[in-house]
Amino acid sequence: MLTPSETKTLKFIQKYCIEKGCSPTLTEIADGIGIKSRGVIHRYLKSLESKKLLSIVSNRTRGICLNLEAYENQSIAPIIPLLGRIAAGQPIEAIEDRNEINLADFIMNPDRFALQVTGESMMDAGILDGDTVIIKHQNTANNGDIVVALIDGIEATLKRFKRLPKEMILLIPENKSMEAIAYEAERIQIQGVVVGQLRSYQ
Amino acid sequence: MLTPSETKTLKFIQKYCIEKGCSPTLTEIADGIGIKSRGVIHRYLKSLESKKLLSIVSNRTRGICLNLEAYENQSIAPIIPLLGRIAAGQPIEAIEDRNEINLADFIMNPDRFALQVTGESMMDAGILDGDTVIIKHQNTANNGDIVVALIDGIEATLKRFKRLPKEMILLIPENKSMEAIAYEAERIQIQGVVVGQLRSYQ
DNA sequence: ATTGAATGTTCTCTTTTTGTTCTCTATTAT
DNA sequence: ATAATAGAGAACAAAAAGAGAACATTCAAT
Repeated sequence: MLTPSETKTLKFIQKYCIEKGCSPTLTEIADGIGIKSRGVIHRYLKSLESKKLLSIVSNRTRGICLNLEAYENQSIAPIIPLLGRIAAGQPIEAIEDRNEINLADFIMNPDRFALQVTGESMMDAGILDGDTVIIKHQNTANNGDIVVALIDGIEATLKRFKRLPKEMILLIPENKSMEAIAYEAERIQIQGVVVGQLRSYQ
Repeated sequence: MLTPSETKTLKFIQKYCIEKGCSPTLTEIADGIGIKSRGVIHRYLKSLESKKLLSIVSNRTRGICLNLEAYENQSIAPIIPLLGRIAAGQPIEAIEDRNEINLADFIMNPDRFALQVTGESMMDAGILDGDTVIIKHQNTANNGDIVVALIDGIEATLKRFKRLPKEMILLIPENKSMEAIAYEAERIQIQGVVVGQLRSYQ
């Protein structure tokens, strides 16, 4: 089990390796996690090495080799490091305020459930065939929400929601080749709104 | 049978372990459940240990080890119900095969990290500005993979990868208004491949 | 090849934090 | 009245965190 300092050290190294393409020096780690002594960092590294999370090539500058496979049984937290932003044509930009993303915060809540999407009707909103959407169970929606709507009690679809005058509701597919359809409000039952979306490329 | 205070203590420890990946100190527990004395917490821990709900490594900071049974009655695992496919023309309630989606399996793995995407270069692949992508750290890629590539050691970008003849590599943006660019292989360093993507609508 | 700076390594030392064991008080239920 | 539960807080030893000095090795520039 890792101490907070060890965790901090390990995450800094991981982040540094990604951004710079090589491992950091002790001084850089010290600066990065706010410590003034290289000796302290060296002690942390030795401890991490004894826990098989990395290996150290003796006396070699930047001689740290991460062993990320061993990280698996160390942490049960649904947390992965958030390294920064990536953009077309720009170096990875560091984010200061949030260094990790907690999946639990992201979508876990009692009133949430997941649905697997089939079809291309929300393609232009970046929701593709095969994606999973996280739905918050509720009966109302605001204009612009992507909702799971039940039409006439039998047909469930994923569409963008818009309330029209005269008790009408417009369900808008996000796909240029499809048409929005307006319904009388009493025919539409909101089952929930999309609060998250995820996709696996594996 | 647990007293209310013991229950409160145990739940705090469970939650802490899940979120932080290591067990809390006595002071942290005390703060967490609104008590000012570490001695009180220690007494609760001793009682919980005698009830086989956890074990304590003596004199070691963060030396609390939860028993597995203590986890079972507690559904804090990163699991949300997966109800089924949408757009299948069925009401949600009618879908029977209640599977579960475990976020840990989905994207949590040792060598993963997250990046926040800026820009529209992968828009047509359903990766939008502001999305988070999950990257598996590796140095190689297959044709068709979406990769984080470092160009000339300084410029990191997210592009689809294709190997060309004569040691050339093509990096393809998924955006109709942008052009693919070919580079000499030695200029490109693969930092990882995209294995997941997620988006929050909150 | 030589030299100087930077880096890794090993120490000792100090301070802070933590676990542990006490005693004391208050409240509640039997 | 007694026992069980709850809490505060003091005291102490051990662990952890950190600073910094000293030295050997490596690296990079001349």
